[in-house]
Amino acid sequence: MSSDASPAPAKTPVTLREVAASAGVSVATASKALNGQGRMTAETRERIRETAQRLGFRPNSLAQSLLRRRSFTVGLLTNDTYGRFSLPLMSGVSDALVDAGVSVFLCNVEDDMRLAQLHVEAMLDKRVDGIIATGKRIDRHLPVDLANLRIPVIYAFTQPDPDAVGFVSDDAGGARLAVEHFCRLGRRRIAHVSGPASFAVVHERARAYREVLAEHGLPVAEPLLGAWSEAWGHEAVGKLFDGEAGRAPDAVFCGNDQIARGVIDALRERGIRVPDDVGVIGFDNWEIVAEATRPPLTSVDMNLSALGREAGLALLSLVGGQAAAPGIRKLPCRLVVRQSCGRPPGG
Amino acid sequence: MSSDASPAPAKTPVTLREVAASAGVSVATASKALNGQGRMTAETRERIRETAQRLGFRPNSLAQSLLRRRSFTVGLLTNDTYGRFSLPLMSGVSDALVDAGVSVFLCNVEDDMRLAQLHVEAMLDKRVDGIIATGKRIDRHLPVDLANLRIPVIYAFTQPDPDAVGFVSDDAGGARLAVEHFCRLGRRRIAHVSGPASFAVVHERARAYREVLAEHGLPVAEPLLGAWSEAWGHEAVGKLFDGEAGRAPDAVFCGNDQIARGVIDALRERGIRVPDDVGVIGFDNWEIVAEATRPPLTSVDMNLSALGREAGLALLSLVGGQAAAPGIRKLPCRLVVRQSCGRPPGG
DNA sequence: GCGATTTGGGAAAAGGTTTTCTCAGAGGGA
DNA sequence: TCCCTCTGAGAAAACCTTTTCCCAAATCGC
Repeated sequence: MSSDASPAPAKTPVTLREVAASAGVSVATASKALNGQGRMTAETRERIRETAQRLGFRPNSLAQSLLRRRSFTVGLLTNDTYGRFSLPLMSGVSDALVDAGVSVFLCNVEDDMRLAQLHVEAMLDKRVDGIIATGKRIDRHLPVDLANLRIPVIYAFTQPDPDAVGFVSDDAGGARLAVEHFCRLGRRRIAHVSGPASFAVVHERARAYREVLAEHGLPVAEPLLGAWSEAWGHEAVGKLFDGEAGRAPDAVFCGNDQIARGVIDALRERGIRVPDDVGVIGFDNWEIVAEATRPPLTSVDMNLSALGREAGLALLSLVGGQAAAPGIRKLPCRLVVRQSCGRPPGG
Repeated sequence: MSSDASPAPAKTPVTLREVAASAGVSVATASKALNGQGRMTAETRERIRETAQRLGFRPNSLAQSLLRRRSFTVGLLTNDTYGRFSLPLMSGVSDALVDAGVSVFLCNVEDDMRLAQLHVEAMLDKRVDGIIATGKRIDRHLPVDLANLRIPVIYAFTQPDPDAVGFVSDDAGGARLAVEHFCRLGRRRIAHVSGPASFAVVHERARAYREVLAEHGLPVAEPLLGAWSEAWGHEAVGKLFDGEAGRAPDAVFCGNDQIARGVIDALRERGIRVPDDVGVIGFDNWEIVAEATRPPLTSVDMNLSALGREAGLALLSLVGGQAAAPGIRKLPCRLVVRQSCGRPPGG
């Protein structure tokens, strides 16, 4: 390692001017040498490179940005304070961008218009190259208008403006994965317990649920809508299993992992075995919940980290001047199989 | 593909030069007018202000930063991918800084040295005014050395370098709050179930637990150390309650909310009532868990959001040139009382 | 009425880098 | 010898704002 050449912790960073002086050339030549531009003898270039290395020169991004009109920063707006959805997404975005030298400003705007406006203006003042807007609900807007911003905007996991590019998870596809998995395992009476009717995804998943059942000629029970909570999962089990025994479901597809957790606990309390008597699948693949249920919960993963990556790359390409067709792109979910839905009849 | 999209409205922002031209003054005068500097007639100043307003002028932060050697940005390094601790902390930091016009670069470094180094260099190149380092464990270093960075560094919820300023939660104080609460409620046989011995906080809380019991002349049982999981809470109940009935605890102080959740569930399965027979207190006040237990869980809150605020303000003052004594500052926890520990005998 | 001070405002440098333009000298062809 | 081209490198403008210095006009004291 070359850390023995590490420069003294100089008070001020070393500038190109100092490198040039030390190498006995002009700043113009130094700049061109380090950027591989211009024409000069190979030895001159090498000498300048070595000098820069020895002095620990790093170009001042601020100066570069000012000149290039490109700051290599983007803003990430979110209103997901709790962050269950935001964090994997943010880390996906960050991963996609860090290799391009782009840094991410984190802007937590809650649901506060003033705060959102403040952050957006700070971003614009700092000349971010673009903005990624993300939220905790696919079907809600952030409390700020990003439509006429003169910089590219990508929406991820939140409702995009018309004419903008948005990435969301394919919730219907995710629901299909779950229900088809049950069908493959030979389950016949598949129930669906989900969240509040005010959420768009609830209807999207319910529709897919009905479609798959219809495709397989299985009876469709009306989905039970309630809250995104364990308590509702508990309660729903009462509604599902308090009728005559023959009509009780042998599988429950839940709208999120908390509901699934409530369902599994309630089933156990009733002496109903999971997965032997009833299979359960959740949604979100919130690992800390899914792995704590007994048995561990099979769940649909929305691949939010990948979604973040895609959003990041899309923004990068927009910033680079590529055009992109507006509209919503749905990214596939995946089913993470654990032990709450059993094995196929033959297996 | 390039026909149907509009990536760049390409309206360039209006510059001070344009404002000055439009107002019929020099850029110097315009700058001074807008910043309240210099001397000029009130009328001139007002005219320039109006012109700027009308044109929607916003100063270019990049140019300002270059000149002032102050970028009004800070970097936030974290290795807490999952973010249960990071997010409240981050949002506290962000809140403290946004009003000062300071934006926060989010750097998720996992436990990857290369990634951490990459992010730190990107921050330095972008001339951040300072760095806040945070992690998922108080007793671990981030995978990067921030000691000789020529910019201020504040550590929050992670192990600081010597001679640096660090903020952590007062875990011993938090444990005291819990155990003293039990004492006040008249509980006499208070057990402690906590996480792995490899965590420093486990010992810190256990010490406080012992101290408080001793102060109250109550019997001290050896803390049960295991994992940070529900499953361990379950298991621990077996160890605690399988002995002779008279010696079973009437209160359990748990090292985190997941353990507490496991404890509460296991107690219910045994027919032991919470809080009537046994009180339970958790740690972390992870609301989504604490509110889902039956009954809802009383828990120690580490005030991470406040901790983030303090860290942000401390960094700001360091950046502003104030000196700060190195060392670790412990911020108090608070007890969030729900229903898992009952009411005082008389109440 | 004359020097001294205040007033209102401008010119220019600074901050660090990139890029275009310019230029001196070397070499080649006629 | 003269003209032309090529090579290697420097000067300077540009990006945008802030701040220091400076100057002309106006005002003041006597």
